[in-house]
Parts: sequence; structure tokens; C-alpha cells
Amino acid sequence: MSNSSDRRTTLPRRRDEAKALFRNAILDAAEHVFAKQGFHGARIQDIADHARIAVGTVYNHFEQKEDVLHALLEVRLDQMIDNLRPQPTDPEPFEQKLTCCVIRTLQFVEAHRDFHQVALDCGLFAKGTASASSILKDKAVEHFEKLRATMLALVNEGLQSGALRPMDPVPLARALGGLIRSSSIGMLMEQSHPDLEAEASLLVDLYLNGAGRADRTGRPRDENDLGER
Amino acid sequence: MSNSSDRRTTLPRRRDEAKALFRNAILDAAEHVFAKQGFHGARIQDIADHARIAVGTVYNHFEQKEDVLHALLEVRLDQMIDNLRPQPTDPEPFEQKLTCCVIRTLQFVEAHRDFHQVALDCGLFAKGTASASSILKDKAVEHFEKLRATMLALVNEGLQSGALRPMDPVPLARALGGLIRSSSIGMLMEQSHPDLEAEASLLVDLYLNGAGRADRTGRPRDENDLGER
Amino acid sequence: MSNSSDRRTTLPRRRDEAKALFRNAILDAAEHVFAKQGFHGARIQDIADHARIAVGTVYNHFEQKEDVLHALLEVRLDQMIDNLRPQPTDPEPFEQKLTCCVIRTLQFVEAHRDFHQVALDCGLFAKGTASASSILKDKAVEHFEKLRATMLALVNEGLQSGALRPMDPVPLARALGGLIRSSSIGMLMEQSHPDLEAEASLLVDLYLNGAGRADRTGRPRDENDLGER
Amino acid sequence: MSNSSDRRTTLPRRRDEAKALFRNAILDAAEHVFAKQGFHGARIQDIADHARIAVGTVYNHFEQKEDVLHALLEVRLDQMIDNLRPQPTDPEPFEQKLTCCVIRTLQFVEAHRDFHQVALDCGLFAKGTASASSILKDKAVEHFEKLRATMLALVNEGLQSGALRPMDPVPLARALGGLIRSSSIGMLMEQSHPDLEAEASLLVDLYLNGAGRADRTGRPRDENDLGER
DNA sequence: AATGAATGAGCTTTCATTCAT
DNA sequence: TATGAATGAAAGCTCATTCAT
Repeated sequence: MSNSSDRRTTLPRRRDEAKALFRNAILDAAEHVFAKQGFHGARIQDIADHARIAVGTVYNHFEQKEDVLHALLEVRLDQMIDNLRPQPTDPEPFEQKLTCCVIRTLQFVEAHRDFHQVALDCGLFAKGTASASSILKDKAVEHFEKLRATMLALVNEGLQSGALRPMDPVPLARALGGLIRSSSIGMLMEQSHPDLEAEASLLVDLYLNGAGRADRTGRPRDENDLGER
Repeated sequence: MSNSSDRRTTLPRRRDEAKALFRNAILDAAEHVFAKQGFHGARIQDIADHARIAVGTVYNHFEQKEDVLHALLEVRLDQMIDNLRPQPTDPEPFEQKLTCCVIRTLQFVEAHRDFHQVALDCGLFAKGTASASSILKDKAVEHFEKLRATMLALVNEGLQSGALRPMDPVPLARALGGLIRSSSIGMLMEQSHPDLEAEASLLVDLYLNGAGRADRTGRPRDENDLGER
Repeated sequence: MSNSSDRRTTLPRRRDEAKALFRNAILDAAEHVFAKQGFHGARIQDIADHARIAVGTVYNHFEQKEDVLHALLEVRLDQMIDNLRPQPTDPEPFEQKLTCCVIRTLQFVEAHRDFHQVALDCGLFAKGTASASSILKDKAVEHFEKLRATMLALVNEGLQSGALRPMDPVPLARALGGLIRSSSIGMLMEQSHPDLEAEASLLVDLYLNGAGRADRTGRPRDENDLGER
Repeated sequence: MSNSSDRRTTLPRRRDEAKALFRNAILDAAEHVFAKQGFHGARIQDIADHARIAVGTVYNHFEQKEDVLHALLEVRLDQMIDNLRPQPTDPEPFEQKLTCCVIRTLQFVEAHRDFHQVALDCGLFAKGTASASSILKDKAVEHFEKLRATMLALVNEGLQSGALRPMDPVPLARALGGLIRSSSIGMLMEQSHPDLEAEASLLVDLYLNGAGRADRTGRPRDENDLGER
């Protein structure tokens, strides 16, 4: 076996590895710097410094500053969505399955505080936000929709299993998203690392059962809350 | 009476009026421009153009660009909080009172879309957000806390009235904030002007009663939802 | 007369004067710097330094670096064309009139060595030149055509007066342009300030009578100069 | 004979061939790219792409970007000068010999439009031009002088043969150069491929006999054209 | 020797802020 | 006090050159 054939495959392989190495280093650095300084406050120099590479190298991997942000959000958001999505190993009753999804999601948030900082900053969880939309343009909508779709799928599963009130899934999904976002923000704001499982359980409990007293007499919930207005 | 004494009181009064006129014009222009372009994308020139004044004039009323943002957020946030806070004329049962507060808040959002765009962009409803904190610094926390306190006050009222589950008010407030934020974002994202009262009723319903089916048998909600898992 | 009306006219007038002052200072500085370093070698900083103003000021008067070049070439080329064009005071016989035009043109070259350096560098006298066309684009053609038209007008006058051989004016104009360019380049290359009038006379003499011996016997020029040899 | 001695002579020979192959490929690519984009607008990457080699390879053959230009100009200019120089096979009468030289030169221009674009751009035919001198430095003068010397030699031959007016050869050479340059530029500007022989004949005719009418009575050319003014 | 990614100095351009009128 | 041009620090991006493979 000639090593010329090796060269043809080995060299490119090494190159590809190196390429991925640099790309990831840049994204990691960007995640950190964007989180601390915001997109506009972050200089390419800062990112390069953090990744211990030269400015030009960043531009060998990304056309413009914005593209670094795009790539970062895309990669991490896909990971996040994977966590939010029900897994085969999740227990069946919807409430428990939902709790598992929320736990994983909060764990992901906790593990990727920087990303969440950035994502919030970019209105990734709130679309049309000004500076976000001016940076992300259509991409923001794309990202946002992916997340929304995942949330809707989850809610639809709950509806089909009969665990959720039979109603328009859009507000149901929106409410779930709102609660998760609240908890995430709460976690980001605090230094402490709370008991995520308890946090998730509480969240699911509030989502499913509401904040009101259970024993309010004669509450005619499921029939006509919507209809009567 | 000599007109010199008049001058001393009348002149300043007129001046103050003029001053306020300019100040408000600047803030209105800033609200619009920040909403469309984001804080960083907005140039003082743009704001001045929109207010049909000169750049220098902006600096006669505000020390720096950031101060325009601060002032804008402060003014509007106070208005928003006034709307969120229960009014003497609101009906007593907590659910209805809460609904009134939410309606007013959503109306305010609808009436001040631009402000909300800006506020979201600044993480005003999510504190520690990166670019926000780098612009707003301590002010952001201040603003955020004011809002949080109002929310907490509202929740505490619900607890005292017995309408809310007896539990830590912090997650209760957080959940309410999350739901309101979700609806607000939903409204900003859509062009349509939905039926705000219905939206608010649904929100309060979900908040108080949850998204789960009411008729789950034998649900011992308040005691041990958490404990049993 | 109130001075408020004065203000309205005086202030703008002063401003316009100042504006023109700055603009000219920038063009003068650019002329010098472009001549010494070429367009690409010249940094905006250099031009600003030379004009003893700030970099930003250059951009208050010109959108981009290229526009400085455009403006410079336009202004000077128009002046140059004015010099090349016959004047009412020029003597009538074509040869003398032409000599006057050439003298004025060479004087202009001598007085604006820097501009000529730049113009040559931009292929202003040679159109389609590479870096020129990439900087000047259509403008180069425009400028070039203006000069060519002037040259053609001059030649046509000569044809009508019967002083020039009856033939296609295009090569006649091209030849005249070539001779003037040669002399100009010669002047730019030398430090000495030659006798411009003698230079011009020689140029016109060569143009009209050619470099060949006059006393070639029985020269039947127009018919068959080529055929007989 | 040992093949070690072979290796010493054969191997280098092949290497030299390969080396020359690459070198020429680079120069050809550079000629094209410089012509289209100008020296400053051309990136080494562009040249490498055009030559279908890697950037690094260019640097294995030339120390710096400028050296590519130098080499290109040197090679082509020598070729051009060979064409301008009288050949043993050229007919003797000066006018015809000159015409042959001009025909060859114009043919060369036509065949190497790209080079001419570059050469003009570099002021190769006009020395001291700004960006040219800043790139080419002394080399430009060298190149220019070589061309000038050839032109002077040609003119001197004309003087000795009695075909040219007895006068300072410098302006004679300058005028000839000016006319050739004019025609070259004219050719570059047009898409059409004119009849080069006719073009050359006309050029020589104008050079030798001038643009003036032949039949002007009593023209006292050689004596005192200069003196009388 | 050929390759092509890494490097980083350098440049154009922007825009918050100042200041003379 | 309103004005708007002047200011210059700062940042994104380019590209000649280097160097490990």
C-alpha cells in the first residue's frame, strides 16, 4: 500500500479535524464573549484572544461577525431542542414525561448559561426583537419557529394523551414557553445552582394545575372557560 | 408689580415648558428609532432627525446616548407599572382584579409596542441580559426590581385573599410574569390586534387553573404534588 | 434692519464659505498625497494630516475615498480643458492659435504637476487603464471623453481653416494628444523648468510639419508617401 | 556510466523545466489578473487561482508580490523592445524600416493587450507616475530607460540616414513614442482589431510629414521655426 | 516542492461627543 | 439655547506573507 493514497485521505482528514477544532474554539470563545459583552460590545479581537488565535483566523472560518453568532445559535439551539423533545426512555404519563423534558431543558440552561444569555440577548426566545432582528434577520424567525414547533409538538402530545385541557394548542404552548423562560431567567439571575428537579416539578405543577387554590368550590373549568366570553 | 419679578417666575416657567417639550420629543423619537434599529443600531443623528431637531440639541438635554435610553425606560416602565398595579376601581374578587390588571397591562403593551420592543431588547424583563447589562448596568437591575416588586405585591394580595395556593410568592410571581411576557411577545409578533380582554381572561385562567384537565380524579393538589415524586 | 434676517443669510453664507474652504483644503491635500503615494498608497489619514484636519472631517465632505479622487480629477480636468480650448484673444492663423493652446496647456501641467501625476496614474489620459477603471469606473470614461471632445473640436477648427490635411479628424486628434502627453511626461520627469513656449512651438511644428526632412524633393505627400518607398 | 552522474545533470534539468513551467504559469496568470484588476486590486490568491496552483507556490517562485510584477514587466518589455528594434530583414529606406518597426510594435500590443494594460497602469511608458514609482521604484526608471534608449537608437538611425530633420534627437524620440502610445491606447480602447499595417503607415506618415497641409506656400521649416517666436 | 490555513498589521469607515457660531 | 460641522477613537475586515504538513 502506497502512502500516496494515504496522503490523499489522511491529510484531508487531519485538515478537517483541525478545521473543526478551530471552528469550535471560535464558537466557544464567541459564546463566552457574547454573553459577557453582548454582540455589539464584543470585538472580533476579543473572541480571537479568547480562542487564542489571530483575528484573521476567525475570518477564515466565518465570513462576518454575524455569521459567528448565527452558527453559535444554530448549534446550541439544536442541542437545546433535542433536550426539550421527549426521549424514548421518558416515562409515559404525560406529567412525568413533561417533567423529564423540563428537567433536561433546565439542565441544559444551567450547563450553557452563556448561550442562554446570548439567546435572550438576541431575542431568540422572543423573535422580532429589535437589535436581534437587525442582526439575525430571517434567521431569527427560523430559529424561533423551530423552538415553537417543538413546544407545540409537546403540547399536542399532552392533548392527545388527555392530560391537557382540550383547547387551542397555541396558547398552551405559549404558556409553557413563558414558564420555562421565566425559570431560565431566574436561574441566570441567581448565582446559586438550585435543585433543578424540584424547580422543574414546581414548574410543571404550576403549568398543569395553576396557581389558584384547588378547593375553590364549584369551579366549572373545562367546559366553557373560553366559550363564555 | 414690576415685570422684573414676572420675568423671574414667568420666564423660567416658559423655559421649563419648552424644555419638557424638547425632552419629550427626543424620548418619543428615541422610542421609535430604538424599536426599529435597536440601541446600537440607532444613531443620535437618527433620533435628532426624527425629532426634527439638531444633534447638539439632544446633548443639551441628555449627557449621553445611554441616558436617553435610561430616561425612556424609566418613564415608560413607571407608566406600565401603574397599569399593572391594582386600581381602587377594580372589582374585588382576586381573579377579576387580576384580570383587570392584566387587561390594562396588555393594553399598555399594545399601545406602546415600540417601548416593548425596546424593553425586550434591553432585557428589561429579564435583567442580567448581556448587552442590556452592558448598557444599562445597575439601572437595569433597578428597573427590573421595580417591576418584580409590583408583581410580588400583586401575588401577595392574591395569597392574602386566599385565591392563590399558599406557597413561596417568588415562583408565583415569576410564573405570572412569564405568562404575561409570553402574551406580550405573542402580540408584538403578530400584526393583528387580538381581543385583549379574551387574551387576558385566558391568561388568568391558565395562571390560576393550569393547563391540565380539571377532572383528574382525586387530585390532592396542594399537599404533596411535589412530595410524591 | 433686524439682525435675525441677517442671521438667516449671513450664517449660511459663512457656513458655505467654511465648507468650500474645507473642501478645497482636502482636495489640495489629496492632490499632493495622491501624487506622491498613488491612490492606493495614500491613506485618508495622510490626506487629513496634510490638510491639518481630522479624518472624520474628510468624510463630512466626501462619502468615500474614491469620491475625493473623482472630485479632484473633475475640478482640475475642467480647468485643464479650459486652458486647452481656444480663447477669443488667441491669434487667428491656426498654427499660432494652436501654439497658444499648447502653451497654456503646458503651463497648466507645469503649474499642476501633482495633478498630472495623479491623472496619469489614473489613466485619465488613457481611459480603460486597469486600476484606473476599477477606481473610477464610468467616471474615467466621462472625463476622458470630455478631453477627447475638446481635442477633436480643436482639430476640426484646424481642418475647417484649411491648416490641417483633409482627413479623418480622429487620428489627427489622437496624434495631437499623444504629442502633448509626451511633452507633459517629459516635463514631469525632469526637474528643470524648460522654456515652455519653445517646447510648445517645437511640438506644434512637429505636429504640423512632421519629423521628416522638409526638402525631400518632389514630395507628393498626400497621395502615396507609402507607395514610393 | 553511473547513474549518479546522470542524476546530477538530468534531475536538475527536469527540475529547471518544471520550475520554468510554474514561473511562466504564474506570470501569465499575473498578466491577466493585473490587467483586469490593477496591481493593488489583484490578490495573490487571484493569481494563484488563475494559475491553478496554491498561494504558497507563488511564494516559492517569487519573494513578494512586487517581484511578480517586475518579472512580468521585464520579460514582456524585452520582447516588446525586440519588436521595436529594426531587424536585419527590414527594408532599408528609413521610412519603410520605421513602418516595419511600428507594425511589429502594434502587433505586439495587439497580441499582448493585457501586458499593455498593466504597463500603462504602471506608468511604464511614462516613468515617474505615482503608484508606479511607489511599486516599481528604480526598476521603473530602468525599464523606461531601456525603452527610451531603443527609441533614441531608432531616431538616430533616421537622423544619420538623413530621413529626419537634423535636430535634437530627444524630442524626436519623444514625439515618436507619443504617437505610438496614442495608437496603442486607441487600440486598447476599442474592441475592433483594426488594420494594423494601415494604422502603422498613417502613424509614420503623420510622424514624418506632419498633420499640416503639404502645400502651404513658402514654408521655411527647418531654419527658424523656433527663432521667430 | 506544493499546499492552504494561520497570522496580524493596516486601512477605511462610523459615530458619539464636542464646540464655535 | 439650538445648531451642525469637526473631531478622533474604535472596530470590522482584508490580504501579503509565513509555515507546518
